[in-house]
Amino acid sequence: METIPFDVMDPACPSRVVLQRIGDKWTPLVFQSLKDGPRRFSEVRADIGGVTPKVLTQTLRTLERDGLVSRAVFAEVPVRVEYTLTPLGRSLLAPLEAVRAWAESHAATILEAREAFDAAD
Amino acid sequence: METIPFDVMDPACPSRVVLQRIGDKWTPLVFQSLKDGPRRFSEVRADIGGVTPKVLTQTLRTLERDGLVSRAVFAEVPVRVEYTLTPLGRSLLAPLEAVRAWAESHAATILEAREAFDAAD
DNA sequence: GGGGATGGTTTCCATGAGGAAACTATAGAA
DNA sequence: TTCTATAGTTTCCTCATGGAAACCATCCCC
Repeated sequence: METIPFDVMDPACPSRVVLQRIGDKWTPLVFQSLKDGPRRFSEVRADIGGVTPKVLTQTLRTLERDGLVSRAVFAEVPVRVEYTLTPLGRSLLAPLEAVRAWAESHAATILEAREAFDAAD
Repeated sequence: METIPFDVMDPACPSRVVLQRIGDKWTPLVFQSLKDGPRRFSEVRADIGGVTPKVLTQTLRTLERDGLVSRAVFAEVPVRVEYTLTPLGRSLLAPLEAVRAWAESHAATILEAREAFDAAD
């Protein structure tokens, strides 16, 4: 077993860029939408409340460029475009799912902590 | 077991805000720095390459407000300030660690995918 | 009273991420 | 030829994030 020559604590390390991509505003939600299989653009858009088409396209293109999502165009009428997690993308599913689950299950506690903090002088 | 009334796919749900806080630029790195125990401001700053004091303060304050980190001031000379993960914060450690480990171990693959994507017309 | 150490704060600024709204492309159906 | 549907693109704009640099507060020591 070699050690991995990547370290997120190093500002020059590419893994830090990768980490930030993972944590961007829409990526975890796209993964959540695609977790059960291929999904069309308009379906992903509907799954994720509040995302505009421009930003969704940007997000999907970036994920495609990074090899996490694949894009398939079907020459039907009207055209059908399916987005699917690649094997690499699926390997990220479990970590992201853990973070998402944590956020949902602890959101209430955090809201309470904020109120307590803001109430204190 | 009740179902959790929070859903990151709902744009009005507070859990989405929580998810985005977790995924912000410096939060995962602060967690990485604090994972083994209390740490001073200057130590955290040194651990995380490239963070400015202003931004580090902002990040730590936010984490403190959210109940994830506690701040202890010791009236020594010079003053000593220690930041520690709270139990709530420690419960987030495993999910964040999984994401960080994924980023480090797959960074090389992603860089390759990008080159391949950019090389294609 | 000057210096050094820690832990910040303050000001100012540039960049870019993201959003709103309108528009485009394709192609069959009516 | 107009309509519909999907899947975007384009333009413009705003706002927040983050960074650089300088400054501040405390307290002891010399």
